[in-house]
Amino acid sequence: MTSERFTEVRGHPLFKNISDGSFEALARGAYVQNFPPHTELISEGEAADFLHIVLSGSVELFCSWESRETTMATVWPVSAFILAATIRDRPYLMSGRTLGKTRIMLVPSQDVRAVFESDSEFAKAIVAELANFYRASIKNTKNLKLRTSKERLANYLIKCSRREENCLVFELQYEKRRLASYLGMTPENLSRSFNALKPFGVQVDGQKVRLEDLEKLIAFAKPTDLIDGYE
Amino acid sequence: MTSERFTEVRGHPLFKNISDGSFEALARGAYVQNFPPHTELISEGEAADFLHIVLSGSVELFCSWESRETTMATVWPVSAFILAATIRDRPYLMSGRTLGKTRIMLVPSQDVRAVFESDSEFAKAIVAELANFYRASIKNTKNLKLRTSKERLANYLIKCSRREENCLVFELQYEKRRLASYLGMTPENLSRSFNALKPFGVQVDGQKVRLEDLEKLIAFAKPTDLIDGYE
DNA sequence: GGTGGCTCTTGATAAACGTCAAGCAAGTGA
DNA sequence: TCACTTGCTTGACGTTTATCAAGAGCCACC
Repeated sequence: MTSERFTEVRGHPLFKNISDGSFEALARGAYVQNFPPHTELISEGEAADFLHIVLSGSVELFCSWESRETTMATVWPVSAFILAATIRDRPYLMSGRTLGKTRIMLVPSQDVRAVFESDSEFAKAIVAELANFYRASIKNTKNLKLRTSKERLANYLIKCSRREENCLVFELQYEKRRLASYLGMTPENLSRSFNALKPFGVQVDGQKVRLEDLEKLIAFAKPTDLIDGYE
Repeated sequence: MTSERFTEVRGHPLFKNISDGSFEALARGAYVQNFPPHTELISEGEAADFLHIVLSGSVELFCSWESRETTMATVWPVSAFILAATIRDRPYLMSGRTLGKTRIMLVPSQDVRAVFESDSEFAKAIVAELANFYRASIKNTKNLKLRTSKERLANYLIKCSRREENCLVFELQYEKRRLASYLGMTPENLSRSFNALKPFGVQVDGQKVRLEDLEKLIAFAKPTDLIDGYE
């Protein structure tokens, strides 16, 4: 029975409240594929033929222009990406590549748009998802325009700590060069920024980070929910 | 008859396809207000009590952090702003102030959410609107992260020209200091950037801009729909 | 017809950030 | 085990951008 396929995504906000019929309509044309590390899944400018959902592994969304490249986001399970392009039937604005070995569920865009038309619960879920994405993007812009690179790094580290219940020791989730690009700086500058945060109790060894004086770091970084809060 | 009120917004994408009943439900609690120039309409962090729609004049959306401030966007008639906060019932992420004398239609957020629940055409229109906002925000991030300030200015000027059917003479729509902030630089740097674009045929006198060699400017700016296109 | 306030511009200087080059450490595979 | 690769770091240097200060032009308002 088809409705028992893809149970791992059934709990995702996009699908939680939709009817079994709608879910099956989406599942019918969908399939799961395994990708090796560093595989480019989509390229900016292409037509948005499939909605992508990361089941395991992770995907880096990045953009290029004139031989420059920047990391826009990293997508972890279970999350959909390029929803906006899919629903509007527009070309991708970002490219995506796998980081590690990654399982992706691919749902044909026309099916997504069809169910979106017929199932108002699905439409509502998409509104919530898009509004969250939009707000996250606005926060990202604020972060970029209002803060220096040191401040962005400091706030990023605090965010990492918050995510793990204020744990003061944690591992960076991906390579420093990618982190640098995500934060809008060069790897060299990230390295120097880590050094510049030593007076605020930031200790780095490889991927491992220790925040020895969170108070002091917060006093420097001045995080706010209006930039650093989760949506 | 209430449905004859607010006819000026009936053609807006958000309301074009909704039922008369839905429109009246929105119109019932809505009202129009006139604001003088430089009036702060909303402040970031506040609860999103009303959906705002600019009927005439214009509104600057801006953000602040630690005594720094940056312009995020300018809203022209007829457009809604802070839709995402309204629909998600979250605090505003941006502040808004009138530029000139401005007429605003205010729709109680709870009414927007109620009609959103009951009218699937309205929900669909909101999806389209949010997806466009999101994609515009992604483009803005790409612009900021991938380009220098000179390149951003050059592409902005080309965009202005495009908007007026490739007219080579046009007026800047708002003060240079606001433009500078929007483009992510200081007024001083904007002034110098204009000078730096002289070799590409950019002539500025007050608010008036002349592009004397569009080819050359385009060759420098390298615009692309994936950053500079309208949604 | 000033006078104050504002924006814009320009110059000098400083800070932030990027680029280039070299070297180190860890991991990989023959 | 030994190259070989890859990512990270550091130093030197250059570019980009911000800051501070001063002055010019413009407009509104007495």
